[in-house]
Amino acid sequence: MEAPANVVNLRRRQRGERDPVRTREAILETATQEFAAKGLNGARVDTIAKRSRANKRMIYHYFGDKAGLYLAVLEKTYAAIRMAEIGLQLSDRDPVDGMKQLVQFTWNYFIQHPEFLSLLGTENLHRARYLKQSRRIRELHSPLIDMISKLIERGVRIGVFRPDVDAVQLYITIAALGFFYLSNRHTLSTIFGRELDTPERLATRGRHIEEVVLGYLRP
Amino acid sequence: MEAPANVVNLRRRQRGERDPVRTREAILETATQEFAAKGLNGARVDTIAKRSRANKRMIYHYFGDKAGLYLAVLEKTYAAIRMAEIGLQLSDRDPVDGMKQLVQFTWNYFIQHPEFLSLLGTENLHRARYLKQSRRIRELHSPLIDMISKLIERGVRIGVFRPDVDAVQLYITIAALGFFYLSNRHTLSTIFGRELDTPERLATRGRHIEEVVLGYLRP
DNA sequence: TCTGCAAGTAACCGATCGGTTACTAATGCA
DNA sequence: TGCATTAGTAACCGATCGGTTACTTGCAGA
Repeated sequence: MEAPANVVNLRRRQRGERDPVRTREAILETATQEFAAKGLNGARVDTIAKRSRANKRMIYHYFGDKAGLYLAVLEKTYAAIRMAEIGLQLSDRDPVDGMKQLVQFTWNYFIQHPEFLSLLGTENLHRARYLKQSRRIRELHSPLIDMISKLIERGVRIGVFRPDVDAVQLYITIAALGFFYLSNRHTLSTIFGRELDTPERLATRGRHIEEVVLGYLRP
Repeated sequence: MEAPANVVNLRRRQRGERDPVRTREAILETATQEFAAKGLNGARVDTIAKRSRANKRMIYHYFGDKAGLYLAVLEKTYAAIRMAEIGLQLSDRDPVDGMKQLVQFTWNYFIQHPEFLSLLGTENLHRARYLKQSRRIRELHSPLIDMISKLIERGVRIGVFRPDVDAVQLYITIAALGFFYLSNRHTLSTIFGRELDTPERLATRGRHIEEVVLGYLRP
């Protein structure tokens, strides 16, 4: 009995046994965690090798070098959020409802994908040096901008949104409101002396973000 | 002729000549740039020594180790923003004007102090490990929270602000709107294919942030 | 003016870590 | 079935880098 191709084998690989797809996948997944937790400079190739149960040599075999592995992680992470965004189906009745859905989608995606937030921070520390190398990511535009544009247009037409709202600015704003809270929760919670990532506090923040965006958009 | 005490001597120090205040200060300033540019792991002690024209041994003399130097940089940077915040004098007439001033102050401070944004990111990558060690920083609360509370209170009383606004949430929101744009400008500008830090674009973002905050606060 | 201590210098060291060498062996296909 | 290909292993290597050693020297206060 063999597992079908393209499906990752969950059984623990025996010494010497080959499974290139799974090995590559395991390295990539472990590397995502490691780069997200430690940044590009803090991440250790040996740690990734050990935790993914792959030989260090395999990392160089599949990804060339540490930077190549990091770039692969970045591409996978960006591709994942773009895929999720494409899957977002907004209510086509009320633009107010549609905007709420979009805002909550973004907030929930950030909560569920802390590795995306961390890698974004790391990549910016490096002045987007790696992202600039990836034609694939550069061309992977967010569909949210278009969705926001259309929502604004419809909302303005039926008089529920203010005019003269820039879709790109609003896109940045919606991301910003969630990103800052989650990305800086360690320093913020230390200074405020209270946890920020309990389910209640996260829900409270989610409501606030929605109120800010929708409050702003009122005519 | 000697320079008075506590005033940093600008003349280039000669070999062997002593000036402990200036040496310490030069190391701290250079370290701030280095840690902001490269993060804690990417920063190089030798680079800091060379650029500050101090002997590497002096870094260990004054700050113990690399982490001690980083903590000193963090403390200095936090103290600086708190000092600036304390110096902020808001219009005591119109709460709308007061809030605009507070929002623009925050935005301008972030533009003028990119090292603060970067260090904040670095510190959060390290899960606030160093900030937690500093009693000084932990007790250095932002006066902005209080200012926001009072502005909201007055604004609600005279009917220009909506009720039920949480001051801490709004504080986080005001910081978020500026932080995200500036901190992630490298990835954002790569994907949008346009510069984000020209004076015009910065002014546009500043206006947007103000509109979002004041738009939201309307009753 | 003497002197103890802090400030300063240069050379060095050992651990870490990204990357490589040299090799073995499983696998798919001619 | 045999063989080229490529997955996989283990041991190793050299550069980097945080930190130290061993020493010298300027200078404030006795």
